[in-house]
Amino acid sequence: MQMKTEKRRRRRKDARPSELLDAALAEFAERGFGNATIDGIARRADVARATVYLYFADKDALFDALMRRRLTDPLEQLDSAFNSYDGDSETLLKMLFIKLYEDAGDEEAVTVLRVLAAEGNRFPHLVQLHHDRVMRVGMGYLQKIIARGVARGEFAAHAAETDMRVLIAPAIMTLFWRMVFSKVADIDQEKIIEGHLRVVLDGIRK
Amino acid sequence: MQMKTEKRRRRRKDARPSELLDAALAEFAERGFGNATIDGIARRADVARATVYLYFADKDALFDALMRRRLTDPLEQLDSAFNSYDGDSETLLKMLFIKLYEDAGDEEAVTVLRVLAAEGNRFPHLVQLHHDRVMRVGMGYLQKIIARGVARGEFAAHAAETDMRVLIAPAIMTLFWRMVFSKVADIDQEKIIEGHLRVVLDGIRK
Amino acid sequence: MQMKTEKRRRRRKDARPSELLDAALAEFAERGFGNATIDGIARRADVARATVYLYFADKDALFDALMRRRLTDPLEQLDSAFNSYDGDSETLLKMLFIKLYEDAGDEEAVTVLRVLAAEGNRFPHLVQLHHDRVMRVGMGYLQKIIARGVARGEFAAHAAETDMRVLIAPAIMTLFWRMVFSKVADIDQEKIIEGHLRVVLDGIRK
Amino acid sequence: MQMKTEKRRRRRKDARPSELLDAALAEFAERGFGNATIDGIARRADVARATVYLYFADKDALFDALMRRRLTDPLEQLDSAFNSYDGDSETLLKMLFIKLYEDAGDEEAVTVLRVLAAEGNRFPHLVQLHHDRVMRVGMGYLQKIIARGVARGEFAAHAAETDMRVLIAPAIMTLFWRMVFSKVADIDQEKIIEGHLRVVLDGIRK
DNA sequence: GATGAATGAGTGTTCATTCAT
DNA sequence: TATGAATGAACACTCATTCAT
Repeated sequence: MQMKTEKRRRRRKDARPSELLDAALAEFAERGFGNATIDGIARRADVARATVYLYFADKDALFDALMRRRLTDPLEQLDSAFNSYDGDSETLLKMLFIKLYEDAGDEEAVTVLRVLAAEGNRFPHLVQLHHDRVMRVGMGYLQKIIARGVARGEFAAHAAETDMRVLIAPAIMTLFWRMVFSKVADIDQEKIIEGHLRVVLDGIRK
Repeated sequence: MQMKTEKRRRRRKDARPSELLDAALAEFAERGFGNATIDGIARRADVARATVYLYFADKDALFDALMRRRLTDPLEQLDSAFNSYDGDSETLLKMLFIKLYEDAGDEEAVTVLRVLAAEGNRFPHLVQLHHDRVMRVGMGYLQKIIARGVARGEFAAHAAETDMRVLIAPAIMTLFWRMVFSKVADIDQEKIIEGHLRVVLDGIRK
Repeated sequence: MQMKTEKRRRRRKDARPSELLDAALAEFAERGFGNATIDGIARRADVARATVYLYFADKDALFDALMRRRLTDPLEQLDSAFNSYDGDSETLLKMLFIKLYEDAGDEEAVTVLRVLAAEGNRFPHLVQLHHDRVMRVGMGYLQKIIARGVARGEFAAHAAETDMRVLIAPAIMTLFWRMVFSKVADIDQEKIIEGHLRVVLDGIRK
Repeated sequence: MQMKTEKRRRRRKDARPSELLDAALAEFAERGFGNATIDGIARRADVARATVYLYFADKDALFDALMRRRLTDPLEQLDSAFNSYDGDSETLLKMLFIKLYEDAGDEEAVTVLRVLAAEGNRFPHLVQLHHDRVMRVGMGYLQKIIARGVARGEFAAHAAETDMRVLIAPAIMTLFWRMVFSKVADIDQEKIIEGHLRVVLDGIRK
């Protein structure tokens, strides 16, 4: 019993913020940012309402932290893989796409974007942040791979001139589809990714 | 003068619902559905708050009506054009895309989707409606054109097997991009549509 | 009955602000500004809490309005009396004192000052206002009368050199006494004013 | 080093209550009793919030102790001086006044009175206490001196019949002025005391 | 004795909605 | 039809106070 108390206490201090963010995520996912209540979040985390304020200044700060938690570990891990890889660019492209769709399949990513869509006017800095740290990064990688492919004579030159957002569009669309229509018409991600690869590769392959 | 007042009154009376929807749209666009207030809408429409309730049961009804207003006049007009058209399918595809991007460029479409994303859980019927009347319709046209192209030997057979959402993705992505990032990194619609057409056509052309 | 409703309605719009201020005054007097609740004020005025916000932006605004209501009708009325008066300055002084003590005896004045004392740091502009419109005005009149008395040879020259606050002190002290000690040791205002006049006149009379 | 820590600890332990009272005083002075927070006091004393409760039962107790600390050392020291003094009563009066104004110039006295004014209804016993131990004592001395002066033929008989509060008013007024207006219009204490003495002496001197 | 963590109770404020005129 | 006035229900946020260590 003592152990339990101690464990619980330890869990508190260290894990609380993360637990609260999980709770906030669930609450935001279910009700949206605007309709989410601190009380709902507290209940999900099984703490008193005031406890939330011990760790986060206000409701906005919860979302801010939630977003930043995601951002700390983006797709940068890919970098080394890319740099060291020696084979054909098509494989690289596939790797990137798989990574992208992993993200698009994540409920957390969808929720964050939903809040950003809904309350973007109130969080311009977070919109900017998300753009810079997620969208731009993803497209940067894509661009690198395309450039590499063009340089190696694998892809047609015009590929590099296309707006990267076009080439990445099905992934973004998947995210968006989940934001709105997941309950109405689910998306078969496998099929999408397969189609995406085929179309893009067919479109840019030399 | 009296006549004028009367006329204005009559005109207003008739136009009220529509005026209120315009006001609601503006309010939703600026503040999101959750942060929108009936008071804000009323002020924009230059009527008293209670007047709104003369025409709409509640805030939800305003959004419901707003959505339905858009839906009354979808891309059905294209139908006859398609059916009577006799030339190559590529041109048809271009026509469809142009129409689609017209929509994606419309602030109203963006706002409606934003609300749907944010409050979708509270409006499942509207999500369904939007899916059925907009997304599905759009993709239906696309499918028809692709099928026609395949039948006429213009497009590769695999085109018809691709998930239509992949082929339409850049358009949806544009919508989505505007929902979130328009203020941070604007989108050059002309370039997107051009890239979209090229990639898709390159990818499916026989 | 209809009349009653109408009357009540009329009373609403016109009298509400003033009624609310009365209620606020009572609440502030009994519990101090900090401990006063909007709910308490609303209850005293027999309206719903939200109704208060129809007329006053927030709690601070209530106090602001309360103060300004007092200030609209200060002792300026005395001015004409002073200017037209032709007799001895002692009588004028008595008139001023009587007026001052009238004020000091007013519960509202005491309450306002109590709030100013307690929350002065949060309302520096109101402190300034009260000083300029009440304290300074009162002392201005006193100074005028003293100057007149000196000019007419009624008062000793040194009277004009005394800090007016000294000559007016018993009046201010009465106010202050009521702010703190009224329940513990009441003040006999008649006796104070009598003593005040005697001491001051004995002290400055030529 | 350990010794030092221990010493500091011991010293702190003993001094804690007093340090906390100092902190409370500062907090009350700056924000008023109502807006003061235990947290603010703890921070000023550089201890944890809960530590405050080791020494004081609650917020009220802090103020109670603060007041009583002042009261332990009132102007009783004057007593012997008065009793042994043999010269003219005017000098005695001057001595008393100087002592009184010393008090009126003390920030602590001002703060205590401010709280008493603001929260007097919640601390009737402290109001009583302050009255009995400060106001009444001060006026007692005054009365004694006046009586002495009258008996010795220095002061007019009517002086003893005046309400002592009138004769002491400028001192009280100074206190009060500081409670409210110090930031708006400072008071020149030297001038006040000088005027006070002159007026009172002129008024009661035989 | 000291403290970090937690919380219950309370309060100001907002807003959708109703209603009498 | 139109509206000014009113309100009930929520909700974010604060803070004095408690407690296990």
